[in-house]
Order: sequence, then C-alpha cells, then structure tokens
Amino acid sequence: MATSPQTASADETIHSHGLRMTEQRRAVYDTLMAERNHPTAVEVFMRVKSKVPNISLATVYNCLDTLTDCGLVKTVAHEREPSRFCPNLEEHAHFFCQSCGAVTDLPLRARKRPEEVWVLPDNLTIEQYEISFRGVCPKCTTSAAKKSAKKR
Amino acid sequence: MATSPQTASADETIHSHGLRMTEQRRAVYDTLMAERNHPTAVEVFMRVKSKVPNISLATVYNCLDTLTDCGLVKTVAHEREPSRFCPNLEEHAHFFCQSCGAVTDLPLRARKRPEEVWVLPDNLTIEQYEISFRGVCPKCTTSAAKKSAKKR
DNA sequence: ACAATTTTAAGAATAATTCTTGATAAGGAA
DNA sequence: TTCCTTATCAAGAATTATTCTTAAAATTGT
Repeated sequence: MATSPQTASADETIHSHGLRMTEQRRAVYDTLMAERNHPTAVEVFMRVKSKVPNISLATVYNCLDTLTDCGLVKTVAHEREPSRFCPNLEEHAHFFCQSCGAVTDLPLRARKRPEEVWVLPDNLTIEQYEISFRGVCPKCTTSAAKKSAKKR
Repeated sequence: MATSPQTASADETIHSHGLRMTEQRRAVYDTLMAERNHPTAVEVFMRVKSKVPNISLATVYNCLDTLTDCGLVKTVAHEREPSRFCPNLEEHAHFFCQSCGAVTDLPLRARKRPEEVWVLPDNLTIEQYEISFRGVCPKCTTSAAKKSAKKR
C-alpha cells in the first residue's frame, strides 16, 4: 500500500534537512499525528513502544527534538511542567486546564496579530512567541456547575 | 528612619496571608525591587548574600515562592530556562533577547485585551496567562547593524 | 562488499528545584 | 518572664526532566 501524502511530505521535510526518516522517527511522528492531544515525552514513549518495543526514552526525546528542528512538530513548554508536543503547525496559543490537565489549541482570530496587544519597542525583532492561558476548560466548568446544582 | 510606604504595604500583604516579614524575605524582596531586571534565583541569591551572608539558596527559593504566593512578585518561566522573578505587578508580557539574554517587560496597550486575539471556547474560565516573545532586542539589533556597516 | 556517516540505546550526568529534618526564632498564654 | 506552639531557616539529600556519552547497529555512497 502507498504511504499517505502526509507522511510522504514529512519524509521530504526530514530529507531536506539532510536527515533520514527512520523507523523510530516515523513511529514518533505517527503517534503524534494519531492522537493530537499534546502528550509529554513519556506519554509518547509509552504509546510508541507498541510499534517499536525496544525504543528508549532518550531516543524518543531525540526524535521529538529532530522533528521540532525540522518544523514538523511544536514543542510546548509551560511553567516547569514536562514539555508537550503537538503536530498542529498553524499559528495558535495553548490553554491548560488546571482541573483535568487537558491542553487545547486556541487558533488565532482572523486578521488579528498578537503584536497589536502589547507595546513593543522600535527595532525589536520577534522571531517566535509562546502564549499560554491557564484556567478551567468548558468541560470542567460544566461538570463543576452540575455538582453545585445537585447540592441545593 | 521610617520604612518606605512600599515595604510597609509588602509587610501588610505578607501578614494578611498569615505569614511574617522576616529578615530573609525582606532582603529578597528589596533585592528584586532595587534592580528590576528579572534575575534568576541564583542571581538573587548572589545579590542577597551581601545583606544576609549566611542565607541559603533553598531559602531564597522559599522566599521567592512565598512572595509569589502573596502576589508581591511574579515568577516568569520561559522554555526550560531557570525561572526569573519580577516585581512588576502591572499586566504585561515578556520579551527575551536571544542575543544578550535580557528580559524586557512589554506593557499592555490601552484598551486591548489578549483574549480578543485568539478564539476561545465558550464557558472557558481564564485564571492567568503568560505571554513570551523571543527575538532580538533593539540594542542588539542596532549593534549588529553597526557591525555589518563597518564591514563594507 | 567496504568505508564513512548516522542513528540508536543504555545508562550516566546535569541542572533546577523541591523535600526532609533538626535547629532556631518568634508570638502568645499563663 | 517562662513555657509552649508554630513558623521559619539552613544544609544537604532527593527528585525530575532532559541531555550527554559512548559503543553498537544501521544506512548510504563508492
């Protein structure tokens, strides 16, 4: 069977960086694409072991770094918690739910730029940015509301 | 001499949390207020030692945590780098210069809200957020421009 | 097939931060 | 004051995420 167009272009991207698409790198990449829920390196490690049983955690870290360097995934660092990895390459922010731990992508609104919200000095070159919101997600807000409704 | 109004209110804030303003906490707080350049815990430690010579790094961490819990300083975590501490309680974002390592506060523009830039699901409760930009600061941009001007 | 280069795996090493514990200090009651 | 309770401190051990080191295995160009 033919490889999907997505994985084919991931191959090309890796090759264009002078690197190879190895079994381990593909397995890590496919794992991220399959469940797009911002897993940590350890979570990726556990999932990927079913495909490549004797892969090591250090190799998972290496693969995630390589994929990040090639621009195929984004590394999301928040507070001092373990980094999370996400294959959404669109410009977006992240929301971390303090209640259930879920991480959600927040897409940019049309025709809005983050730079317009803060006062930036002249001559400042922005190369990247990271926007993290923290609070309670809709699911947890709703279930908390139900609970307090039951009480009375 | 009388204590400054700022330190007096820091005292009150600490007391309102059921805690004491100890020599160590005051020294750490004063150090942050004196040089508002986002030092790391180790940098605070080195500066504070001149006032309290036998303070330990762990105590500096404890003090910084306590001050953060009381809302007197902000802990700024960026990537996997050491946390930095800042006594600017105004709502602001941070800019990290990749060239010189300086951290700059970016105040919010008048009548602008970060929430208006990203698509937020309904029912989502935002409790805090952290906005980090990364790039080259004006000073480094200018000095790089000078250098390349000299070359030709 | 052979040599050169990548990549991997295992475990050691690192770095920032937190935890543990006993000692010290402070505040309040008698 | 003196005792008692609680808070805080200091020192070093422990933890956690991540990176480094190194030798072996795999891949590619010749």
